[in-house]
Order: sequence, then structure tokens, then C-alpha cells
Amino acid sequence: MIDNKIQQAVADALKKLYNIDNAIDNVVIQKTKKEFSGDYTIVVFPFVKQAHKSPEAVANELGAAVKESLDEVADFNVIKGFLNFTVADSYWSAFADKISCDNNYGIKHADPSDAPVVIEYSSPNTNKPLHLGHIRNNLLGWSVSQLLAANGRNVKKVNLVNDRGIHICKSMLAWLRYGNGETPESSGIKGDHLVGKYYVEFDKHYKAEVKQLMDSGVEEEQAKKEAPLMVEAQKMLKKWEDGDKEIRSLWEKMNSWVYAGFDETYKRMGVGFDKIYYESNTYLLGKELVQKGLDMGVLYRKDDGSVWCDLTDAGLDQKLLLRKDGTSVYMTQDLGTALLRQQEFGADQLIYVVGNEQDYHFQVLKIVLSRLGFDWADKVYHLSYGMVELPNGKMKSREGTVVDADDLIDEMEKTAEEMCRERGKNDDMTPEQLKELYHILALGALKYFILKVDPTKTMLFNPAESIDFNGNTGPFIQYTYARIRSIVRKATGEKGLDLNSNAKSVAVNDKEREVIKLLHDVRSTVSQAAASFSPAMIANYTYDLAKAFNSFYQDTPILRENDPDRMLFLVKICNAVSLTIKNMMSILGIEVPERM
RNA sequence: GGCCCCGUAGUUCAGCUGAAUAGAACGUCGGAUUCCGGUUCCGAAAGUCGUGGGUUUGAAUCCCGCCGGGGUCACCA
Repeated sequence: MIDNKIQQAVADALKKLYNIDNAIDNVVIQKTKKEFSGDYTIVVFPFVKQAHKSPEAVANELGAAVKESLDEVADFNVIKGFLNFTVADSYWSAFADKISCDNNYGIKHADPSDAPVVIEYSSPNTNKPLHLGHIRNNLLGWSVSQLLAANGRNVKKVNLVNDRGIHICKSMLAWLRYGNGETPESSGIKGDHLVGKYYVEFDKHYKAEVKQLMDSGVEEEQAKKEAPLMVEAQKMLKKWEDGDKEIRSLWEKMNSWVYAGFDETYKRMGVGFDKIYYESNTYLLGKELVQKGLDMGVLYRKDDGSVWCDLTDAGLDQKLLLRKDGTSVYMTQDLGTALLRQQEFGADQLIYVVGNEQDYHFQVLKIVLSRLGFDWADKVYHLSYGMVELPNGKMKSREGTVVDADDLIDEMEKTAEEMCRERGKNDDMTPEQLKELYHILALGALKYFILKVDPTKTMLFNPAESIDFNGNTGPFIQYTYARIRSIVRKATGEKGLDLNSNAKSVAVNDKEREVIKLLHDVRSTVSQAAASFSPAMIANYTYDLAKAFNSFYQDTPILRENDPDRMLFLVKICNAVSLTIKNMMSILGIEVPERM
């Protein structure tokens, strides 16, 4: 890449002119701001002291030396301490020619023999359907997986289903009490929603019991513990852990409903996994680890039988690892699954896509793992993301203001349909094709809107704004893509252009140059985004590219170009842009339509 | 209260391994247009980068204090 070459050439010149060694790391090369002339800029301030000359003098000397040594550098200019290089048209034009038909441009393929990076995401509870928060999780998890893979990492996507615990018992108990044998088949309700319904049901009755107890003079805290439903649920959990046949079979039945429902939603979202873990299979391993920790003296047992880890010396609190009745908690099972995963995959890195309300949990997890003597504890990385809020306020599951994932997708598809109908330009498409298109647009809008925001930040999701066909949105990029494809089709069809033939070197104007420069940056963008696990970087890059293309297209009469060499060149740019948009969108997990 | 995260145009967000006059989008206002597609393009107005210090040739970016918002400190997961 020419930017690296310039950087190296500057470092060489620094050595030659001023005897400054190993300057390469201090040579910051950046794209020249558009109000100045040039393509790449070097800031010379860091070297003026050692060079004993004014910034302008240093810049001029460096510029001359680099221009001399690199054929691709056509010219340079100096403004204050900024040295701007102009790269020759021939370089840009040859570059565009080279990448114009490369389907994998920007993508680096993984070596399957590398130690994998294992990424866990989704991790649903089986007692309620997926909601907007899960959507952010799933989209991030999938996209980061694609991103790492596009940067040459061997990625394994895993899902850890929280299929056991007191919360599951609550749904089961409520179903037994109030369900009258209702099933997804009998009720027509999607499995995960049905089970979720009984979880809510439990909460309703439980609250009533607590209130009753409190009315009769019991303290709130005690009432919460003593409410008959809660006591019953605790008993059920114990029975479950003891392997009670009846409980287990009910548990299996209700879980199977939930899984069927989840699968449907995953499919709609376009996410998937290489392996699914179930906590019911792994939590015992966690208990063994706790025993090991006790033997090692890293953990301790309280008088009531509960097991704890003292983290006060690390500035944290004491953490419970086993309840007094011997049943395991969240941390216990996470210890177990981490070990299992490490053993199975020999992972190079273990990434957990989990909300930032669990930052503390992962801090503790890493410390406990390392105290248990696992040197791979520092391979654990918590990819923490912020909450999703809505224009009308916060989501609270307790207040019933959650946005259900299925409902939201339905809603988005409906909106996409309305907007397409308004335009009325898809009359030639079959109903099936239209349905597919609405789905692609709806999901594109949703995914893009969520992924373009930095994961760590609390974000505001505005459904109406997301599906706008204008501005920094998924549909805008999808539209741009479809339009480019249409141009390329016309050029290769009616005009009979052969994209595989070599383009002659042509003069490159500013708009063309801007687009080619963006294309030129793809690799470095992808590797930077992968290093910081940031699909947002990819999203914003892709938008810039689409916008630059539109601006270029606006005042470049591609299909009316008289010079066949130039027309070929321009269409090659179109093709390269469309391929790159497609690749970048695919990292985001977003499909692009060939026509819309 | 302890610890963690966040605070950038009216709004939603970029920029955060320090560098030129802090960028987009939406909204507002004003223009343009016979490629294929008014779902496009160009321009304008709009910012004490929460606040006060510090480091530096240079700070939205790094460090410290304060203010504001959120999270977390469960025998829930």
C-alpha cells in the first residue's frame, strides 16, 4: 500500500538526512484533509528538534527526498509543519483496475489450523423470549465474528443457553399451577413466548403473595423469601439438581418449546453458532472447580456451608460461589464452562459478548480463574455493550416496556413494505421476491442502526429513523448498492463492456480519486476494526464509501462517456465499490439486494 | 458510599494509539438536475467538545479534581 511506502520512505529519509534512527513509529501518516491539496500527510513536528531546523525546512527536505525515491509520488507541498504528498494518477488508476473484479477485496481468509478465537454471544435464558437488548447482543456477536474472520482469525461462535436455575423453575411452577396443559400447538403461541407468559404469571402471583405477607406484618425481605411460591420454586430447583424424573421431563418439554422459538428468531436475524452449550451440562464442572479451589485454599466455606471467594485484596467484594444448600450460582457455572471451552478449543482468545451490567461479573471471573491456577485467564475478554433505549424511555422488563424481538422485526418489515409501496417501483417483482426484499430492508435498517454505534455506549434506537432511505442508514447503503449493480448491468449488457479486460491508464479527477482512496483503505479499516472489535468502524466506513460514490456518480456521466478507456475505468470503479460494499455489509451481517 | 462506564451542533452519532479551520446524518433554510432511480447532489445556518486545572510545540483525545447521567456492589442469571 502506498501509504505504508511513503511512511517507510520518510523514515528512511529521516535517517539519511538527520541520522534519526527507527523513526518509523513516530511517522504518523494520515489522509490529507480535503481543504488542502494532496493525498497523504506527514506531520513533521516530532522531528524538528532532532533535525535542528524549522518545521518548514524539515518538511521540504523530506518531501524532496521522498519524491526522489518513490515513483508513485508525483508531488508534495508544505504548509506549516505539514508535508502533503500527492500520489500519481497512474497509481490510482492501476489500483482501481487491479481490484475492480476482486470478490474478496478487503477480506483476509482464515487459516483453520490457527488456534481459534472462541466468541460467545446470545446466551439466552429459557424463561423468556428475546427482546431488543438481545438483538444488540446477537448482532454484535455475529458481526464481530464476521469481522474477525475477515481479518484472518479462525473464529468459533458458541452459544451458552441458560437452561437451568431458579428462573426456569418459576416458569415451570407457574405452568403447572395455572397452565391447564397449554402447549404451543394447542394455543398457537410461539414456544418461547408461551414459556415467557408463565414466567410473568409467576411474578404476578408471587408479588401478590409477598404483598399479603407484608400486610400481615412480615418484613419485606422476609416476605420475599417466605412467599410459598418462592419456597416451592427453591424446592423445585433442588429436586432438579437431584435429578427428579418428573421435574426433569417437564423441564425438557418446556425447554424444547423455547428452543424451537429461539431457532426461528435466530434464523430471521440471520445469526448462527458453531456450537451450543447448555448450562445443565456444564454446571457440575463448575462445582468440581469450586472443590478444587477449596482444596487449594483459594476459596473458603462459611459455617452455613456456603462457599465464597475473598476478593477484598483485589479491591472487590466477597463473592458467593456455592449456596448453602450446595446448588450452584451463575459464577459457578461460568467457571465450569470457561474451563470446558478452553479444553475443547485450545483457544487463543475467549470473547464474551455480554451486557455492561455484567462488567463486575467478568472482572471477578477472570480473577477467580487465575487464582484457580489457569494461566489462560487473561485470554478472557468481555466485549461489553451498553443498553438500548427507546425514544419513549427505557426498557424495563418489570414494567412491561420491553420490546419483543419478533414483534420488532414484524414491525420493521411492515414499514419496509409501506415505504416500497409508496415508491411503487417494484411492480415487476413476484410476491416472493417482494417479501424477501422487505425482509432484507427491514433487517438491514435494524442491524445497521444498531451496529453503527460504538458498542460501549448506551444507545437510543429509533425504529422510524433507522428505516429511512436517506442519511446514514442501512437502506441508503442498500439502495446505493442496488443502483450500482444496475449501472454495471447496463454497462456490461447494453454497452458490451468486458470488466475483465485491462483498463488503460487514465487521468483521475478529484471525485474518482476520493472513491479510489476509500477503496484503497479497506484493508487497514478492517484490521483496525477487528483490533478494537468495532463493527461501528465498518459501518461508518461503508457509509462514507456509498456517499463518496453518489457524489462521484452525480457529476460523472458514466454511461454517456465517449472515451471507451474512460468508460471502462469508471465502470470498474463502480464494480469495485459494489463488491466492497457487499463485503463490508456482509461483515455487519447485512444482505444487499441486486435490485430494489 | 466503593468500583466501572458515559457526557461532542436542536436531535442521533463519528472523531479518542495527541496534530491544520472538531465531522456526518436527521431536522431547518436556499439552490442543482435530460446517465437508470428527486431514495440523488451542492450550499447555508447551527458547537464554551459537561466543567476547572495539569502535561505538551500542539488536547475533544492523555492525567487529576468537580458536576451531571447510567450500571454494579443478590444464596437472580
